[in-house]
Amino acid sequence: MKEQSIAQQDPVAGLTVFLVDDDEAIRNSLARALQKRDYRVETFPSAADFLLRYDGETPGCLILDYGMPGMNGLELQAWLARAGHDLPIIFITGHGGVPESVQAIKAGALDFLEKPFRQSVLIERIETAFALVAEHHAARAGTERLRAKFDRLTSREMEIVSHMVSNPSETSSKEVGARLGISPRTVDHHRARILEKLQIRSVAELISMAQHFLAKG
Amino acid sequence: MKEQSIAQQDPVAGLTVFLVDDDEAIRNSLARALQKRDYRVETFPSAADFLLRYDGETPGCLILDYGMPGMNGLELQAWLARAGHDLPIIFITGHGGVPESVQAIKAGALDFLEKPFRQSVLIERIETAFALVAEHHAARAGTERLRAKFDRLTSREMEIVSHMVSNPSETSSKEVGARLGISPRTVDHHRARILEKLQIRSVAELISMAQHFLAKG
DNA sequence: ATGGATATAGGCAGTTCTGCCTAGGCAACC
DNA sequence: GGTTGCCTAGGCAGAACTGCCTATATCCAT
Repeated sequence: MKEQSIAQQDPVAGLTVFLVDDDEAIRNSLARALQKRDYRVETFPSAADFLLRYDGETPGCLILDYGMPGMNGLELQAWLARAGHDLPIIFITGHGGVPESVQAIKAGALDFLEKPFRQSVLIERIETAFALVAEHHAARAGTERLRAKFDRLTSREMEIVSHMVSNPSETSSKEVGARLGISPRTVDHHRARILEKLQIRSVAELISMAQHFLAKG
Repeated sequence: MKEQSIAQQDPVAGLTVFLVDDDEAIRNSLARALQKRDYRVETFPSAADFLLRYDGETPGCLILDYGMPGMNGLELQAWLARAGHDLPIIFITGHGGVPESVQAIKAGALDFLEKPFRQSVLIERIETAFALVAEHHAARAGTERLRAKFDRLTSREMEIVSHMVSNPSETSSKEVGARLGISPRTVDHHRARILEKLQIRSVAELISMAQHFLAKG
């Protein structure tokens, strides 16, 4: 059990390096070099090809050639960002200049390496990327657990939660009831259901949970 | 009153452009161009000179030559970051390359412009920087107001707040008292003082405030 | 149409909170 | 030596919360 969870967290074993470059020689040599170090590698000759074949789920990082015919690296980066994907991107480039690198980093790329680069640097960035993915995954998992609980609330219950979070000075049944035009007794009932569904014991904990949830989700 | 506050928020009127470049010709021409557009400009021939003369307070942005003899731009950036200063930095460079620009942006620089650049681009980045400063200033002011309130709490009161925030499921006087080894009645007394000093009316609001405060401050 | 989920609302008893009062012990400061 | 501030703690009354019960109305799905 413990060993299995370690194995799943091992970046080399669990995550994939997606390599997008229009230069077949580079694809092959880089892929071989990474596979020799036990990385799982998938290669793509173009951004369009990556978009076609990437399932949007598999965790990993993207090694992306900046200057490719058709959709270039920056466009693919923007596309992935809009789609809400969470693949750290390491740009590699033959002819990219300062403005391109600046734009890429500003848009969230992890690094921007000029060819030729030392493999040790790339490996290092891949490890950084995988650590990032692990972090995001953990954070995401926490948020998802929260969302699952809040999803079990009815709309009326959510309304009451919203009111309490945005008006924490008016959390008594009397005040909430007045605001929603219902009896304080009914608010009592809803509050009890809310605490029960969220598996908590106090309004203080509700505020705490809801703020964490709203801040992220 | 209203006009004064607008005048203070006006970036051009209220904020300073700090220009650090070892090339006197560039210093003079850029400074003149910016002053013509009503920017307040201060020039420095070296990073060391800037550190000597900058008071650490005046809000504004830093236009920083990357490649200077002595302390270079990147080092000055790191120095300011360590000192906790909040000056957005726009790098300008004659010979900087991709790795330098990447490192600068990663370290938080707003942009990295290669000489020669169009003045319109620089102006645009200055405006972005000033907008950032205004944002940070507003956020800082809010946090400071919070800190001022929390600073009025005694250590025992803070202890109770801390416990309630980190254990929001145990916020009743009975539970807090048991945890601190004091009478529930005394916790009542402290709680009342806390709410009074923070000018709030409920524990829910306390949790909300304290979380915002702890998240930032 | 019958059952299930939801929203509404009340009764009642026990618990907790809140605001008001008092009060002793202790440390710091003038 | 007195004042001030803090921590401690209790009494008391009214308000609010909590958990248990019942109950009606509505809407939706089988």
